[in-house]
Amino acid sequence: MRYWLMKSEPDVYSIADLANDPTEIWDGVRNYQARNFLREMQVDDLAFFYHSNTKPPGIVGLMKIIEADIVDPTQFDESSKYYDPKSQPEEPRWRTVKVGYVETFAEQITLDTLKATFSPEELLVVKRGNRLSVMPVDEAVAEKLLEMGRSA
DNA sequence: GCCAACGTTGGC
DNA sequence: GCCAACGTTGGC
Repeated sequence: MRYWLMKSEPDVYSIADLANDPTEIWDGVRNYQARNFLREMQVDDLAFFYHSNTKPPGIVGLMKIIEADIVDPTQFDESSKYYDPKSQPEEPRWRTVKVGYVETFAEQITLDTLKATFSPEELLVVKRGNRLSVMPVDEAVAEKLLEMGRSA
């Protein structure tokens, strides 16, 4: 069982949206490094939900991987902003996972708090200039994050 | 809204 | 295979 961190802009898709859905396909990732992490995910892995491009940015909750290695349907949808004309149905370029809601943290763990608590080596998201939207989280760091998020 | 960081594209 | 131009991300 591994831990991950996945970013989403709350204006586009927030933890509240996920709480209202039974499950959701995490679509729209169009970065190869992020996609490779998505492909490593296995059922029952846990992922921290991170709100980006908002004030303040930070970790807001937890979700679980409930289905692994799904073809991202938006890559073949010409009306989608994530449409990729270079991706062939016989060899889809973009794969992702289906996630399920687990919990919303009692208190958001802001980026400022994350920076004050973890080094860039411990937690990639605090690294300056980091633009990855999907990244692995070390188990010891993950346990601390759970503790921080659950104690308001 | 700005802009630094950095990924991608395409000409050569 | 290099690299300039361009596009996107995301904190501020």
